[in-house]
Amino acid sequence: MSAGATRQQIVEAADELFYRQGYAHSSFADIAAAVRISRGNFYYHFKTKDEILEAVIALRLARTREMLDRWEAEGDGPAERIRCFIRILVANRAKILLYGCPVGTLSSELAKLDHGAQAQANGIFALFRDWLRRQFELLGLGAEADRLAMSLLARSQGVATLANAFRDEAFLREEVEALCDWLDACVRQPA
Amino acid sequence: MSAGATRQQIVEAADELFYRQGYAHSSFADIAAAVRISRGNFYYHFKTKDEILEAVIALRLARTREMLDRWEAEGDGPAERIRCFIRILVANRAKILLYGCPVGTLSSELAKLDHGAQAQANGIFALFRDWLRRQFELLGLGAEADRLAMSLLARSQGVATLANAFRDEAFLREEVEALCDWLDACVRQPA
DNA sequence: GACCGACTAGGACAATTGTCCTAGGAATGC
DNA sequence: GCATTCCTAGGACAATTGTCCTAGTCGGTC
Repeated sequence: MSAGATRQQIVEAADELFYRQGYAHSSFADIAAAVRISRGNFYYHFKTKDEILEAVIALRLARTREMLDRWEAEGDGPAERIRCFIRILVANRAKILLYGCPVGTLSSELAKLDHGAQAQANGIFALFRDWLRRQFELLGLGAEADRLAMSLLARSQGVATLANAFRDEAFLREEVEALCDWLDACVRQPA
Repeated sequence: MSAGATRQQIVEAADELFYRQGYAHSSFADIAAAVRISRGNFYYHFKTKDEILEAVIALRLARTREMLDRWEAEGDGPAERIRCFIRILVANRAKILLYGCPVGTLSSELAKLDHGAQAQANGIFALFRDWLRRQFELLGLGAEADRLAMSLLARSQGVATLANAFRDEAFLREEVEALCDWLDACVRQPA
C-alpha cells in the first residue's frame, strides 16, 4: 500500500477514536488495531503522538473549511446558510448523543491537558466563528455580527453538551427549533 | 491524623485535580503528591480509582445541594435565585477560563470513557435542572418550566465552553448580561 | 538478476499506570 | 503497660504507555 494511503487511514482512524474516546485515552495500540497495522510501523508515519493529533486537527480544519465553502457556494442566502450550521446538530445527532460535539470536547480536553495543540484545535471554532460573523454581516447586522456568531456557537455547544449528558434527542430537536426561531427574530428586528 | 480527615483531604485534592487535569489524566501519584501521602497508603482509604471518583462526585453533589438550598433560604424571589445561578459563571470566571465548567467537562469525559459513574456525574446536572425548573414554576411558567431550565443550563454550558476555548472573559460577561435580559423577558411575557 | 528506495512487522526499552502486600508506627481501650 | 485496632510508608507487581531500533519484504530501475 502506498504511504499516503496508509497515512490517511491512520489519520482517519485516529480522528474517529479521538472523537469517541478522547485524545489521551486513545493509545497507539488502539489506532494500530483499528488500521490493522503493527504498532511499531507507526513510527515510520508519525514520530510522536502529538504529530497524529496535529494531522487529525488539520483534517478536521480542512473538512470544516470545505463544508463551509460548500454552503456558501450553494446559492442560498446567509440566513439559510446559518440554518445549515444550526442543523448540524440534527444531522449528527446520533453521534452527538453518544460523544458530544467533536470540536468542543477536543477543545476542553486539550485545555485540561494544557496541550500545545490547543490553539490549532480552537482554530476550528475560529473557522465557524468567522464564517458565522460574515453571514450575520451579510444580513446587515454588522455591528453585532461577531457577538451573534459567538452566541450561536455557544448555544450550539451547550445543546450538544446537555443532549450528550442526558442522551436526550427530543431536547436537541427542540433547541434546534428554538435556535431557528431566534435566527428569524434576529433577521426581522436588527437589534 | 484521623482517617476521616485524611480521606477528606484525598477527596478534595482529587476534586481539584479532576477538574484541572481531567479524571483519566490524574493519576494516583498526582493525588498522593498533592496530599503528601505515600502512594501505597491510598489503598487503605480507596480500593480503586473509581471509588475516588464516586467520592468526588458525592462531594460535588453535596456542595451543589448545599448551595442551592442556601439560595432558596435567602429570602429572595425565584427570579433573583435564577440570577444567582447565572452569576456562577462570573463568580468562577477565572477557573472557567482555564478549565471550563466542572460539571460539563466531567460529564463529557466520562461519556467518552464510557465510565460507569456517568449517571452519578449527570446527577449534578439533574440537581440544577430540577432546581431551576422549580424556580421557573414559581414564576408561573409551569408548562415551560423544564424546557426553560434545560435551555438555561445549555446556554451556561456553551458560554463556559467558548469562554474556555477563547480565554475570553469579556464574552463571558456579555453572555451573562444577555442571559439576565433573557430571564427578565421570560418573567415579563410568560410564553 | 542486482540494487535501492519505500514500507512494514515485531519486539525492546524505560517510564508510568492501577493495584496490592507487608511490615511497622500511632492511638486507643483495658 | 499491654494488646488490639487504626493508620501509614515503601515497595512489588503485571500491564500498558509512548518511543525507538532492527531486520526484513516488496516494487520498481538499471
